[in-house]
Amino acid sequence: MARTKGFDPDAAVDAAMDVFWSNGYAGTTPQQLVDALGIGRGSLYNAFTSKHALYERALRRYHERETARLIEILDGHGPARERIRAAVDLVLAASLDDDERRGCMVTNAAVEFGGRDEIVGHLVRRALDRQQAALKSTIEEGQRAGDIDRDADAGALAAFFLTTLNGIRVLAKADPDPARLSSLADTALRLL
Amino acid sequence: MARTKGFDPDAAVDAAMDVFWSNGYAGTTPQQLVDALGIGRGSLYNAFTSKHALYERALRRYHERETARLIEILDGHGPARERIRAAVDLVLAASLDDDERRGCMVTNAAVEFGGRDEIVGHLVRRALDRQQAALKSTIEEGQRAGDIDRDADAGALAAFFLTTLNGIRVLAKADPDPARLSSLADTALRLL
DNA sequence: GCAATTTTGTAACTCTAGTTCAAGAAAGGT
DNA sequence: ACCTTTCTTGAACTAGAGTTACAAAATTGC
Repeated sequence: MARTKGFDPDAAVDAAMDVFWSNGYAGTTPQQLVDALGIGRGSLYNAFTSKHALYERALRRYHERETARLIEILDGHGPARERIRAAVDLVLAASLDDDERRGCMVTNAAVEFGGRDEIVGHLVRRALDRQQAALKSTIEEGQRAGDIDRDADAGALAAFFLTTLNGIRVLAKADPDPARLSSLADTALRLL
Repeated sequence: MARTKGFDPDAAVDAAMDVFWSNGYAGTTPQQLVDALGIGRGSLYNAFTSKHALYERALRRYHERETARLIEILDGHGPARERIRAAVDLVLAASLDDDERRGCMVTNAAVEFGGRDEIVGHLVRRALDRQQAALKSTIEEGQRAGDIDRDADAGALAAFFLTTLNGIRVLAKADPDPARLSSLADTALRLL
């Protein structure tokens, strides 16, 4: 009944994600997208409507893909504090193994857009809330299991670790110095 | 011998700082600068050479002006832990009293440029290093005075608080919710 | 194979970014 | 008063952003 797309939209969103992740929203041009996705301008706009709409999809994709790894670790098994440590270590490792210094795309989006974009703001909040919720339930599990202080405020601790993770992303962007970053996990974990 | 400038360059840099602070580098247009500085395009480029050069001056100005307030608190008198608390509270208060959600311009610069701009990178590192150094010496003072554990690693704690401050800026940009942010100082301070 | 429909590639278009330039205006030294 | 220098204004310029338009091509159901 109709011609089928000559490219894989999912793969295209992945490619767009990479470009936006590296250059930010304002820093990305249609030409870069065309080059990276390997499709013509016409197909780009036909399939994705606008740069902004594509960015939204890319950010969603990032959230699904990258945040999922964090959540997976937090929702895993083993002592809660070790899971939290593994989560911090994951971010630390990602920050150090990031030659391009793209950081976390959610953090980048939060900083680039601030409160100036309802849609992006919503996506960012969802992503952060999801992380904080995973942290919180891991902490609560630890409290039930007895390896984390039962009197601690799990919500406050979760917000705090979320802050730490984002702080690490910022620091690593400015100065990806292993010596500076490596102690952060140990220090933060002392709170548990 | 020569005509004198019809505007105050210092005031112009201040105005430029505001624009860049609100919109980021890529998000700022020459027209916005012209409007905000109240001078013609010609004067702008005659006085400041380029958008990038003006941004550098604006970022330096920010560092001199805003970071100074942090340092001032840290270098003040009184028990070290109270100074650290005051510093965290300052950032928290700044984040909550920020309707535009511009956050910290140094944090924003770190995230926007990552490793892609030597000059900006250098400025950002200087600003962060300065903050970390102030944190460190405050902590060391507290250790000498006895109100902070002498066995703690002051450098690691300083890096950690720097991370926390930047994390707060990011969180506040995404969701300036007092309930979420207000507990962060208490939680972080528990490390001392 | 035909109709219907969608994709594709390319050109085109508008608008603005980022910068430069030319011509005149102010200031100071002499 | 003049000369030099620097500043100012505003137009002008190039390049590219972001998007749309269109004609040709491809696909599928029938």
